[in-house]
Amino acid sequence: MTRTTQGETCGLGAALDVIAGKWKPTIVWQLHARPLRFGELRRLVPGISEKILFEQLRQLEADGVVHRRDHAEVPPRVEYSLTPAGAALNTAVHALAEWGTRHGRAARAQAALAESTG
Amino acid sequence: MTRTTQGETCGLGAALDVIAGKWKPTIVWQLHARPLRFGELRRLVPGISEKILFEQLRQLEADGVVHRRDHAEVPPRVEYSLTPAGAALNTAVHALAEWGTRHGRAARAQAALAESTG
DNA sequence: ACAAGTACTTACAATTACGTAAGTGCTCCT
DNA sequence: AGGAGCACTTACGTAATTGTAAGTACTTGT
Repeated sequence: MTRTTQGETCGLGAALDVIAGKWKPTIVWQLHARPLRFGELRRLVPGISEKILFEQLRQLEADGVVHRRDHAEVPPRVEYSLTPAGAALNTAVHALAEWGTRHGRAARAQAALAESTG
Repeated sequence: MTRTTQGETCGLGAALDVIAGKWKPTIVWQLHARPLRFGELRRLVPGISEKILFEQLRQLEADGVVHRRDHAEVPPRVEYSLTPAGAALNTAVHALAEWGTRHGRAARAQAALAESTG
């Protein structure tokens, strides 16, 4: 999205640059409990392609949100986990998630339905 | 970004659908204090084109975040303001913004610089 | 020998978001 | 009469993001 050209007054732009990929929130969410291998992550995020998963992991790594640990074994074993910054991001994101549940598109559709139904 | 096809376990996807446009955070931020007219908004968000501003306002309106009040005058006068949901979103977004200031790309670059310089 | 799994990697196509430029009908100002 | 401002609206083009399909080198299981 490359929002960095804008002179955002606060860090919001920077945060959105990090988390606003189509699959990134899901990836971070899956990692919040324990480290996961590439294949596990692929299975836990249904619909994502290997290429995209890999790309977004690289970006999250570059942004200091996930840590990549290569065990240098054969067959390959690589574990992805959240850095402290990643864990903090996961926390910071909870307020947004709650807003989504309460006011987001789906929630509003539900509310409208409830209103019309009775 | 159309994340809605994904079965997000929480409302995060919904929230990001609403706020993740390139200019949307800035727009919402500008509206947090007082209602603004289209032209005011355009001047307060330098770099945005009329088309994009209009599009993103429409989406924010459809998502229940901003309210559009047409005074039905001539020359036209239209005021945009935050709905209660919009105000809540603005609040929810603060945690993210703070994360950005502390851990975001720019902040990390700064930190790295400070480390190498002194 | 052959299929399947590991974690990537490449080339290319499709989709989506964003941007540029111009036009609409109206009124006020000079 | 000419220009500027209001709030849009349209047509079209570019750039970014995501997706599809296949291939790499290696090992394990049948």
